[in-house]
Amino acid sequence: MARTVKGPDARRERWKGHREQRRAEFVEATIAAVAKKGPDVGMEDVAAEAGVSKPVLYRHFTDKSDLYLAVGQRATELLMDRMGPALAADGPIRARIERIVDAYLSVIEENPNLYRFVVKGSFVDRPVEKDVVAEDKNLIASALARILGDYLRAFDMDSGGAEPWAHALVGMVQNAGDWWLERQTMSRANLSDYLATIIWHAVDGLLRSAGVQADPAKPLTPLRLVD
Amino acid sequence: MARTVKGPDARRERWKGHREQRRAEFVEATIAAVAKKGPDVGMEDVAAEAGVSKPVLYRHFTDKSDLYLAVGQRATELLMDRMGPALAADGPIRARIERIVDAYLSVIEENPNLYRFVVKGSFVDRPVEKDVVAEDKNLIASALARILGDYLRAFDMDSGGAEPWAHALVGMVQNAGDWWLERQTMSRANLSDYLATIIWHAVDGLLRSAGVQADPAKPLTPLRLVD
DNA sequence: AAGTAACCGTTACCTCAAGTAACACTTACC
DNA sequence: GGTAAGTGTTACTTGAGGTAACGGTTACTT
Repeated sequence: MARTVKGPDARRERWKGHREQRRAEFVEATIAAVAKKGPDVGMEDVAAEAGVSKPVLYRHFTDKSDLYLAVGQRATELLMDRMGPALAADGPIRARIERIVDAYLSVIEENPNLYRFVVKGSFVDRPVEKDVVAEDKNLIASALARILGDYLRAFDMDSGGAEPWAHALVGMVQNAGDWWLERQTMSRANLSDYLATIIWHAVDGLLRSAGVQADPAKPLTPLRLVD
Repeated sequence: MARTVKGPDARRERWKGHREQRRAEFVEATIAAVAKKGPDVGMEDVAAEAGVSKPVLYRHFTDKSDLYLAVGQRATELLMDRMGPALAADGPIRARIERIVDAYLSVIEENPNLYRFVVKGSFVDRPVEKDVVAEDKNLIASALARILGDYLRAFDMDSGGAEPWAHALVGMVQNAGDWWLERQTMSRANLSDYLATIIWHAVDGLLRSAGVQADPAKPLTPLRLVD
């Protein structure tokens, strides 16, 4: 009875990865169900799509909004996979902006149903507690704010505007993308160009007002980064 | 029995205005209920707030989403009352932009609960059919697009970008406002200024790229309006 | 004056989807 | 053999949206 040090019962560990996998499976099923039956799918539908009955679903998700949250996170992954590189890449500033914007548009273009489900989503009983979309936008906006803030500081400018700027940009691209997705009245490349132009002009104006002359065709680097 | 020409039975007309008034009354009750009990109010709550029972509500609104739609439209009115003048007003371009932005922010600042209810709204069973918020954004964006388009044409520039521009601007202000409303980390005036600066720079940049030199302190008027 | 078309309002019900209880089988660690 | 995890089922409860059926009021119509 000297305790066998082996730690927690191995029977508890046996499933560790399995649960994750199962959740992912159900998330995929939800996405498939949404694609098939529109954004108003119920738990029953999702369960059916996954080939199980409701209680099974509820063993993996506490409730509907938990499931939908997971779907939202999956969507975020898709988005980030595409946007991450674009955000991180260096290069001519104007082209870089356009690439980021286009990355976003390409994702929503490829997954319109998923996108609509998540953003205009039937977050049926979401008591505003967890709003995936808001989370995601904050995530992206924060990343942007950090980048912007760094540049502003590097150019010795007031960095207080970085956050509102970031959120403004995110909202701008999202809403324009939204509109474009519904009535596709122009090519994606065209929209990316328009949006990038707006953003570039805004950035350029900001820099000018601080006496910096930027070249859209060059990477944006301050002459001297702070120390 | 030569028909008494008096047209439709006057008993039918008697209530014409009354129904409108009653609907408005319930819309107000909903807003009040939302203020009191958070955004998750049910029909029962709303009815209670209005001092009646559910069926009465259902005599005036076909269903929940009809009621919420009406609430949304009421919110639009509030918004438009404030933004209309700002949009229509003439004056120095930079100040004008700021005024429009600030008008928007002031409305959401004064009715935060209503705002949240409507936009992040518990549009519980909305089958995407009628989305008030989307409607409203389109409304505003269209107004903007018209203004922008006119200017672009007046300056002999490509006006194809007017619509994406408009939607981009709307999304920008909305999202930044959203963010600001949740964590109020700066004054409204401050945010208005930041946003107006972004927009002004974008506008200015666009004009520059067409060889037009604009003065932020002057009304934006093309030298010669088309014919 | 009697009839009736519109409203006012109620209580008690129906319905449907979210979520749960209870029960039975499987696997692999102890 | 015991048991801790997971597999799965059918059948239930719950709650909010929405409806039925009933009765009362007002004021126009005949």
